[in-house]
Order: sequence, then structure tokens, then C-alpha cells
Amino acid sequence: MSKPPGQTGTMEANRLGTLHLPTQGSGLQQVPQLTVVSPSGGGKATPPSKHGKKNAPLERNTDEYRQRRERNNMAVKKSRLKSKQKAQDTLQRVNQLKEENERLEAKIKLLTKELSVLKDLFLEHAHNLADNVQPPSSTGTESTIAPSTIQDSTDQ
Amino acid sequence: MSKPPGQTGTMEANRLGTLHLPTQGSGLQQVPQLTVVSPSGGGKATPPSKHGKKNAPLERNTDEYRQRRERNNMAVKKSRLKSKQKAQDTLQRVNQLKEENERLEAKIKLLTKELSVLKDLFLEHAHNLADNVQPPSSTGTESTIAPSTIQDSTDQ
DNA sequence: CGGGATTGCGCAATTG
DNA sequence: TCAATTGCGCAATCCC
Repeated sequence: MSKPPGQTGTMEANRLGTLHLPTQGSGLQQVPQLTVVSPSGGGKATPPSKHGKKNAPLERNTDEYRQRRERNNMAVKKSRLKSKQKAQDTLQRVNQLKEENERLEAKIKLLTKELSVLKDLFLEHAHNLADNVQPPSSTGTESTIAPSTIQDSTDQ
Repeated sequence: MSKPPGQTGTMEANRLGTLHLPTQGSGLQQVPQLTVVSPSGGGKATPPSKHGKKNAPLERNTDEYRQRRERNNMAVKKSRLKSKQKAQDTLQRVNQLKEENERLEAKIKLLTKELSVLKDLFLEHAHNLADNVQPPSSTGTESTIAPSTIQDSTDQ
């Protein structure tokens, strides 16, 4: 709904200097031909720009032009496909990492719990010692702490 | 989702039916792309379009046409910006997740080590018991295992 | 300098 | 009806 007043003139497509439109019109394809050349005067063969190269537009009706376009079109397609592929890979990587993350967190949770259990046992033991409780040979409490319970933490 | 299969196989600039050319107007437009409108009438090859609506091409020299184009160009720009933004976000997310993963792995390493230490202590203890070593108050070995050593595992 | 790879842009068909 | 998407071609650059 709300829509600002018309955008007057939207000619952003304008490049700074040159816009060439090929001459002519063989059959179909007549284009409003206008050839705007950058105002800068240096009509030298070697422009100051680093790469500033502006080759002749190459006429649109030549075979070479057509060939070049065709090649470029293929290249563009290829490039875009690649780009899309890469994007998808990235997305996949996110999921992969997320999974791994969960796995790791689960592991941490487990380890933490085990650690907590062991700590409690230690504390208990410490208390026993402190309370001067001597374990003759069957206190029962600690003897239960066979390695078996602890084992599974390391693996996986 | 949704990515309709692009069927267009290979239709270069060949058979064309109608070519609309811009009529000058204000400033200059881009190169007139050839709008190909297939002349064939029958047409069974109509892809299952949801809307199945085919408006008349709308002449290119009308104000309305121009307005519509302008709007669409804006929408396209917007959409592409958004798309690019999203891609970058995804990339960032990957890095974020990678970092988090490292953090988690470090933590796991730490916890594992602590657990290992505790386990060893337990084993030692068990051995002492098994060997019939009575720890009245001078065994010295286990007494050292004060809670202090264990404490730090839980935090951070 | 040549030529593929990228990138920004507009067009048109579709989709929602 | 209109905005958002998407495939596509063109031209300017970039980059070997």
C-alpha cells in the first residue's frame, strides 16, 4: 500500500563514462544507439587508470561478439552454480557443527555428572576420616565404588 | 524451499517472435534485451503454472510499464541484498559454532583429565584395601586427597 | 593482451 | 494487485 511518490528517473545504470550501444541493426535488434564517451579529454591511448581499460565495444552483430557472449554466458552459469553449491555446503556445515555441538554438550554433561559423583564419594570418605571412622574391612560404603561404575566415562 | 526446476534448457537467441524495443523516453535505458514471445499458439507446453495467468506483455513505452519495471528493479535489489546478508550471516554462524566447539572440546579434555585423576586415586585406594592395608591414620597416601584438589572442576 | 571468473544490474516469468 | 524470488543475459571488472 503506501508507496512513495514515483521515483523520478532511475538511471542508476549509468556508468560514469561510457555507454556504447552498437551501431546498426541488422534485422532485429535495433537498439537506441547512443555512444556516450567520457568527457575527460585525454584522448591518449594510455589512460591513467591502473586497469582502466576501455576497449572498443565490439560490435554486436559480429560472430566474435556472439561467441564471446556465449562463452561468458556459460561462465556466468558455471560461476553461479558454483556459488550456489558453496552456499549450500555452508548451510550443511552449520547443521553438522550444530550436531557436533550437541554431542559435545551431552558428553560434558555426562562427564560432569560422573565427576560430581566421584567428588561426593571423596567428600564422604574425607568425612569418615575426619570423624575418625576406621574402615575395618567392610564399611560397605566405599567398597562399592568399584571401577566399573567409573569406566564408561572415557570411551565415546 | 522451493526452487522450481529451471527447465529452460538451451534457448539461445534464436527463434523469436516479438521483440519489444524501448522507445527512448527519458535518458537511456539498458540494452534492450530481446524479449522473445513465442508465436506458437497452440501450446500444450504450458508448464503447470500456479496462477496460469498470462498478461499481455504490456507495451514497453507506457508509463505504467516503466513504473512497474522500476518497482521490480527495486524489489530485486532489495531481495538480493537480503540474500547476500543471509549468506554472510550463515558464514558467521559457522565461525561462531566452530569457536564454541573448540571451547567445548577443551572443557571435555579438562573434565576427562580430572576424572582420570580421580579414578586413579580410587584405584589406588581400592588396591590398598585389597592389599589389606589398613589406614588408621598414618597411611598418608589417601589423606592427601583433600576436597581442595577436586573442587575446581565444577566451575567454569 | 587473452580469456575465464565474478559481480552488479535490469528484464521477465513465477510465486506468495 | 503488488512485492519477493529466481533464472537469465549483458557488460564491466577482476584475476590469472
